[in-house]
Amino acid sequence: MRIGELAGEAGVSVRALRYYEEHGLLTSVRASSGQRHYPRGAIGRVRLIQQLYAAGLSSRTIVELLPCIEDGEATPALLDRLSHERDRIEEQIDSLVSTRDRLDHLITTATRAKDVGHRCPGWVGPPPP
Amino acid sequence: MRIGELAGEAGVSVRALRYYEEHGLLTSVRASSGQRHYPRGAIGRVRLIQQLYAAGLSSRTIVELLPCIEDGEATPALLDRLSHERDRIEEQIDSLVSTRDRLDHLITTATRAKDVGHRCPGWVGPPPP
DNA sequence: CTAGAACCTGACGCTGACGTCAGGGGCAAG
DNA sequence: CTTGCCCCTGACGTCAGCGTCAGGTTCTAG
Repeated sequence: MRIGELAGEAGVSVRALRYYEEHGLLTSVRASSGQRHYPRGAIGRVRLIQQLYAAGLSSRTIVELLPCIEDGEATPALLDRLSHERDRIEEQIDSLVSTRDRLDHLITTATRAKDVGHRCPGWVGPPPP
Repeated sequence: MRIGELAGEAGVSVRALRYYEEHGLLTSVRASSGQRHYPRGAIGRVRLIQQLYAAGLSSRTIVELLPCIEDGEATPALLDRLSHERDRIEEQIDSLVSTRDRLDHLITTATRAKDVGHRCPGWVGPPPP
């Protein structure tokens, strides 16, 4: 498949795919005309890249870990980095969960306050005029 | 307290605090000399800002939601945005959990493969030479 | 009183993951 | 053949959240 189709299938821009290649995240076979061609499997690879980006990994980190992830080429050092990133993600999850809970509490509290027409005790701020 | 102390207590840089003020996230009382002074409560506010940044909110979004979050000034529109952000965070959590699980699976699999000295069936990639 | 730390206001720099524009080639349909 | 769409390579633009430097003022310890 050519770059436009891959972009459509994977849900990213053509520019992004060229950027990935430029940074060693993705390879392509070039036709004599210079056009890039990709195998079907590239779709999954691009989705994986997106998933790792979404988890806060940089392209430099991803390019180091991808051979380990896709081909199972796991040196001890790579495994170490991998589990390091895993731990980072876990911390991030915990942080997000606590933020979500805080927002949840806020939303239910504010909604109740609005419905019942009073302010929840414990709230900070000046009293209403 | 002055800006340096607040920065230390909240774990951010002085520059960051000035940036927050510049963007309406944080206010200060100015001495006649121009120096900023903050109440104790500013520490919690800065930590909250950091938490929201970590959850992927932009400063523009934060500045809109902060009055609602800190003072309970919740208009229906603000409550709507708030729960919208909450949902976004929840999606982000789900995505991170699936990424973490994928890495977990990878790590245990690769570790076992290394220990036992074989490749896990189902792996993709060329056979070893 | 004085040295040095802390503070001030601009204002430019940086980084990453692309967006976008310019200028030009390739390829199937009518 | 040519129209129109897709593709190519540079190369500059963008945006957020600060870092950093310059040049000057203020506070505090001794």
